Amino acid sequence: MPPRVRFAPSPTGYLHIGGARTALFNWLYARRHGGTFILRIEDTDTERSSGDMVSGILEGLRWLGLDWDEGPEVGGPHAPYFQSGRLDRYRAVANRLVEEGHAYFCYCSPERLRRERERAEAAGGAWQYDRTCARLDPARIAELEAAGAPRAIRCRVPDGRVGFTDRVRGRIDVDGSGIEDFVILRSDLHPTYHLSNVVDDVDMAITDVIRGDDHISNTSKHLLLYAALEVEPPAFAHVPLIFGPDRKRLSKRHGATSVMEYARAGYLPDAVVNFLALLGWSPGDDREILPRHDLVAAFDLSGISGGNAVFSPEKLEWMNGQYLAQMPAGDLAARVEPLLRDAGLLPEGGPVDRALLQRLLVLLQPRAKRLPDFVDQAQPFLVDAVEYAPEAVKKHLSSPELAGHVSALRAALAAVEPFEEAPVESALRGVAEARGIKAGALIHAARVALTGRMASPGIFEVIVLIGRARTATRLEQLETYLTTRP
RNA sequence: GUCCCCAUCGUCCAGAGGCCUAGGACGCGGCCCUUUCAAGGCUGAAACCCGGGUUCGAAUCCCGGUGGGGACGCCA
Repeated sequence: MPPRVRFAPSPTGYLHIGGARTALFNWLYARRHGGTFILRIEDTDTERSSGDMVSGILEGLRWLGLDWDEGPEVGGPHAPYFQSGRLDRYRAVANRLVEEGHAYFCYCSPERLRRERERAEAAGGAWQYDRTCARLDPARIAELEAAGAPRAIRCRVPDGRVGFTDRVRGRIDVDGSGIEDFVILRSDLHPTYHLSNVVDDVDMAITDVIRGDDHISNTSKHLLLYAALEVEPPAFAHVPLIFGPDRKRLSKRHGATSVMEYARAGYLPDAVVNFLALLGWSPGDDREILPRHDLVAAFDLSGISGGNAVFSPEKLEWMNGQYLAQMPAGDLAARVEPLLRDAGLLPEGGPVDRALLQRLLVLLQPRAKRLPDFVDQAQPFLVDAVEYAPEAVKKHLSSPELAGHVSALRAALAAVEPFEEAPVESALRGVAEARGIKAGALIHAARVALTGRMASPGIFEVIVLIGRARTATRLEQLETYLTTRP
């Protein structure tokens, strides 16, 4: 039977790197096995959930290219995929569990519980619910009910051990004594995560739960619920957490923790996906660059490693550079053009010489790590006049005879035919030789004249791309600069 | 504190008893290429947490310690 997996975020924050990786693993698993990837929004915490967060999460998933087969906006046989739309169902299940004796009403005041907890914490330990309400006699219950006392519903945790075989961890067992009688339905009739999560996983016929390590200890509670509901639990796979470079758990406190921030910073979705897949998972061999389809083909739960992983911005950057370098010029142009427009480097609304733009981007390609790098490096090619960087002036324009050399170069270039790299190169080298200077000196001066910078693509490519006319103009501008400077 | 998980270069991974004088990648250093900066090629430094077992043999298995992490909510 094809697997059904889900990513079930709560919309209390943006889609961050950790959540994205969990979603990715689920997606890869579904795609690898021809299964179904379901997106379910766990918005039972009305205080902290928001519609903005929902759209932020959808946006992040879409950007990453993690398409869901069932869920918000696409629907499906188990709609709605928002828990806030399924409250009646959870209430019914909670009541059924009470009727069957697997759960009971709890009238304890939250204040009292909080005090107990604080006291225990002060004493250096943890507090477990003392089962006061599990022992209430029927008369007292009737009394409380008659008074309309608010009540929550708690799961009655049985004695004995609960355990499961995690698909990445192996066997995990805990003793029921370590699990308190947890709340499954709050007094405001909203379910807690444990209940809604299990009910939905059952209703939606989830076969494999792939989620963060932080849910391991919840799993025993969930198992108790599956048992009470008399349904076979899904298989579980708990994946390690991701930490920031500071070794702290990923959170909003880390700068670029939202995937959309990476989108804005000029990272490619494929690169981010590839990078994320390799955080805590390995194809088993030495491959590093695995495009989406390779990832799908290679993905296997057994390749997930045990320890937590530290996020490496440097490696992401490297990987992005790899993807940028491999990108076809047309695709690249489509992505960079809007950025160039935003930067005011392309004519307002005007047409663009596509071929020229692509030639330029190809030149810049091996030097780029992120999309904005193209904008920065394309700048000299798209403006009317360049500004000389102070260090470039200092380093390459100090020779007093330079104006004459540049003038000679300009004259030579005017006669070059055809205006292509090889002829341009021999023209420049010819001038250098004739004037008894190193070609390098002339090249550096030309680079400053044409780009204003210390670094650029190969100078002959630059000259040709900038064109005969503009090259002449810029060389002349340099001559003027050299002869008029103080 | 209790319970649970984890433990190989700075980082991410490979390694499923002999193939390991431990391999790859990022990052870092050097060299090459070269007009600069990248890219690329070559190359170097860099790790099996500690202690006991088991075994002819342990990075790999077991136990203990230490360290790190997670969970202990009417949050998810």
